[in-house]
Amino acid sequence: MSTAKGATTTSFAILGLLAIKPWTTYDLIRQVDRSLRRMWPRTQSKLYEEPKKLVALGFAEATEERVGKRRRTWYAITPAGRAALAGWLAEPGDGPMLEFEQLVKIHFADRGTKEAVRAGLAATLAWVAAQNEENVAAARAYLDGAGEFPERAAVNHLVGRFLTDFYAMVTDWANWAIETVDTWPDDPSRATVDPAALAETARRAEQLPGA
Amino acid sequence: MSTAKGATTTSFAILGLLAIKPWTTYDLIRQVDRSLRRMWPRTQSKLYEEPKKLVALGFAEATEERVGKRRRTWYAITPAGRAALAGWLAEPGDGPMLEFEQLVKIHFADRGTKEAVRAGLAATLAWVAAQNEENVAAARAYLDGAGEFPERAAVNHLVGRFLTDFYAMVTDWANWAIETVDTWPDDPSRATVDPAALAETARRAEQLPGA
DNA sequence: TTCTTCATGTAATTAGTTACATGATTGA
DNA sequence: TCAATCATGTAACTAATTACATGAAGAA
Repeated sequence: MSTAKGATTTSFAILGLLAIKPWTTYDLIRQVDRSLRRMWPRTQSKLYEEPKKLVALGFAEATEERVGKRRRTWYAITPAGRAALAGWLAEPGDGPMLEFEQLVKIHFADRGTKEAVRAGLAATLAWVAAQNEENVAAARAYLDGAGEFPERAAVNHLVGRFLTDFYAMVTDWANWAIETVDTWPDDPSRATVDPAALAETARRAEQLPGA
Repeated sequence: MSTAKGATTTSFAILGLLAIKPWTTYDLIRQVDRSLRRMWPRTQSKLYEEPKKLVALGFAEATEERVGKRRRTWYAITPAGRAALAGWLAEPGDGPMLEFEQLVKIHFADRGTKEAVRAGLAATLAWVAAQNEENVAAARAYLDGAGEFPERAAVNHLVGRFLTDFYAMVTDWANWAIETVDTWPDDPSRATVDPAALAETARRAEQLPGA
């Protein structure tokens, strides 16, 4: 879902950061790593390209600086860029898209071993722990009034709550799944479903919109 | 995270389906739409390509059929394919990767209008409703003993529970966010964060692994 | 002065998407 | 017999990733 020709969601994500303040490409990338990565993951080299596109579209201005022999590029938003950003923000965005390799493996777990499923779920818990470290640090900082961009605390909190709840949900699910798998026979293809657990899942689904 | 050269997660996802039974490309795509799409979304044309790659790798066999003037291709897994699948299943997979455009917009909501945030959150609730329709239908079918591939009910249930809990989490979050935004002044850039709500988020994060 | 880490990028490659095209089947 | 929908694919294009390269600054 994009608006101006050539500007993708990734472009607008970068543009949004430029609306906060000017950045060098390197710092822009570090900032993406601290914030946007959780909801819009992109690799470094992509992030070197996007600002150039913003300049080509007239949404940003580049300023070159010299640091010894090397150049450093600063990017700043233009008035046209602010207008484009506002336009993009006015349209609703796409819903969450999930890509979860471990869940794909679990989906086919009947062709593998029970031990592999357990290990995969343990890896998922470790993944949450890694993500949550930064999450907790950010939350503590804001509580101490030391969060970055304090004027943006309200919007950041909406995002932070989403991520926290997501990590909590993944944790609860993984723990439940480990317990469930522990009741399986050694050969996962012989596992049967617990009717009570299945009914509970159905009950939860029935309470949501779309039921 | 891939094993055999050239085989990606997408390849193994398709291979996993072939391990259940042989499929024509068209039915394979419909099956992806019913199941894998939720955790590994890929477009149709990609799904026409992947089975060919599996054949090239020796993991699948193709059989051509004629339907009038057109050809129809059936794909079936080979013993080498089963071995490769088992190998892939034995390694832990990547953690969940989330791509959520609407959340990016909310992250920059201080540059837009309060009304836009509300509309975006409403769109998110509508998204859940759409996803959950199929979800509920599948859950009901399994409860009636009419789910597809009943021998796979146990693994399917692990996945179904994850998705259901995810939809529930998104719903709860969106409703909370709507309430929160309703307390904002008209200009989102003037919104301040509720300390009690922030403390609650921190409390939740502190209870997770990684805290 | 050498090593390491920070900083700054480009090139080559691959994965994935959008758009297009057309035959078969079924029901009005 | 016409239109709509189901079925089957390819080609052109774009977005994104992996791998590489190297200068600057500070520490040992």
